[in-house]
Amino acid sequence: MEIDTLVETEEPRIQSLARADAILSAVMNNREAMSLSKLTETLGLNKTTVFNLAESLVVLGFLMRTSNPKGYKLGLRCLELGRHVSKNLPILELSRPVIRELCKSTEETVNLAMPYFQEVFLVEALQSQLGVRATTYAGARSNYHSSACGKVLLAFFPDERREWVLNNIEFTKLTQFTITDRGELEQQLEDIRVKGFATEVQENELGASCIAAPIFGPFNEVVASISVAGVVHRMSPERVAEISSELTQRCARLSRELIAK
Amino acid sequence: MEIDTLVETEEPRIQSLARADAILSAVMNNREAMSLSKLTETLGLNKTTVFNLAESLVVLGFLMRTSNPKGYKLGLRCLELGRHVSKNLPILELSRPVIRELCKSTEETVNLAMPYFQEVFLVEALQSQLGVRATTYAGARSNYHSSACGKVLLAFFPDERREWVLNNIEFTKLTQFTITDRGELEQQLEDIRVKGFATEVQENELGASCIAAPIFGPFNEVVASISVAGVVHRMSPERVAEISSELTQRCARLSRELIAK
DNA sequence: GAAAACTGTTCTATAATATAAAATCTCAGT
DNA sequence: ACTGAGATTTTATATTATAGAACAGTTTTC
Repeated sequence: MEIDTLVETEEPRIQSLARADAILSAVMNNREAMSLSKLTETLGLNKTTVFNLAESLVVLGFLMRTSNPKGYKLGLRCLELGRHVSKNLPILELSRPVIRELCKSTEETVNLAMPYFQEVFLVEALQSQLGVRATTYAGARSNYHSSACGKVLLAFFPDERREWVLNNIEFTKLTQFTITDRGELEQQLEDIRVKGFATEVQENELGASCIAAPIFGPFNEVVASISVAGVVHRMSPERVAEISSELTQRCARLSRELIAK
Repeated sequence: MEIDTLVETEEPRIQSLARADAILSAVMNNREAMSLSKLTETLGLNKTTVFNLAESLVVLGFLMRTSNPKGYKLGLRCLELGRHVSKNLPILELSRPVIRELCKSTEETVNLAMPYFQEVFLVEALQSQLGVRATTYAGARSNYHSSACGKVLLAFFPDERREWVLNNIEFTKLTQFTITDRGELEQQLEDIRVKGFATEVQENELGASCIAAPIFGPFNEVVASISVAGVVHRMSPERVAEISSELTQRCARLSRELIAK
């Protein structure tokens, strides 16, 4: 079962779905439960419109109502759907043990990332047990241009798709080291294709450094990438060589397993 | 932040949301990716309607298109939302270590359940390592009348809510031991309130037996229940006494922690 | 290898739905 | 008890979702 790589960013055909999704995002991005009036203000829509949509989402289980403070938060239907996805993503099931081993052998934080429109989605994240460590969250998103995971994906995308991403992302400057020039990034991608893995040094966050390798699916297209993320001073050239070697080998094996499915 | 216990089963106000949700359910309930025509047939809606809704869901990330076989499957947006819920449900975070300990000490399968409309939602499930074991899945649903988890929840609901559930569930007969009489169930609930825990012997599945205790939230309302599920022949009266004692103690402590939040 | 049958996609008119304004209700704070 | 902010309900309308028909693209059948 191949997943289509064609990515589009049209507006959804059904307006109310787009709006319902915006409500879910707004609720998600608020630590506290969100009141109707705050939702309305955030979305810039009519009060009744938001009310009707939110109530529907409650009935369907996507939202829950809280009463102290009075408002909405995400509901169990989200969990139900999410659990189903994680159970039915072959890559996830296959790579979980690999991630665990990598985390153990390197003692660093390990992430599994997948393409998600113009961003990179961290499907899984296993934290290093060291006191000083890179901190990432499963379910979070990252940038194509500033993360090792993103750069490997980009490097191994078919040309058309890479083109699309490069045309659609913003080169946000996160640190003084972030690549903000498309040409420069494209040069790096070339290098990544040759080496077979990507690195990132303080481009996403000061103090953090990252190595990532690609995983290929049954049609020889990149479907995901795994990264090892550590503190910059622990990442000597020798250590990078060590880690990248282990990482690329493990990812290559994962690719083979995935293709065999 | 209290979660409202008022449950309603009106139709969603926004039709297209209800339909989109039905699409997600249909896709979820199909092992293979689902084609448009099959979706259309399953839902009994117009082809174009389903197409527009499904395409919108793709744009939003709730669905992905697959091309071999051609169809739809659940997308990463579901994972994103689900991950957020699991990270922000205090009960889940608090009970995870408890579940692990229970699984270790009893060597049986342990579940965390929460109310979900007229069903019980298994938020978390940790499998026993024994060869013969009860098998449950996180993300699955269970029945109020046939599971220990469901029965404890029901027993400790406020009257109005219990009434609502009892009026709205179907007493499906799953095995010859399933309680299908409302009066009989209500009597058992009385007993469960006195004992502080519920048991279930082959009522859900032949060969399986289960013990469950309630967890109370900050407003002294049941918010969840934990169950220990084993093979029926391992569940001697002495063992049930042992397990129920440990279980109720741990759940009581969880309740206290939850109230303190 | 041509035709047929099926599935997916686009177009368009219309009916039906989602929308927004105003009115009403609820409740917390004074 | 009064006030005011927020949450619902009601209602008319405009907009949107809908479904039918026509088209395109694949796969199957003969």
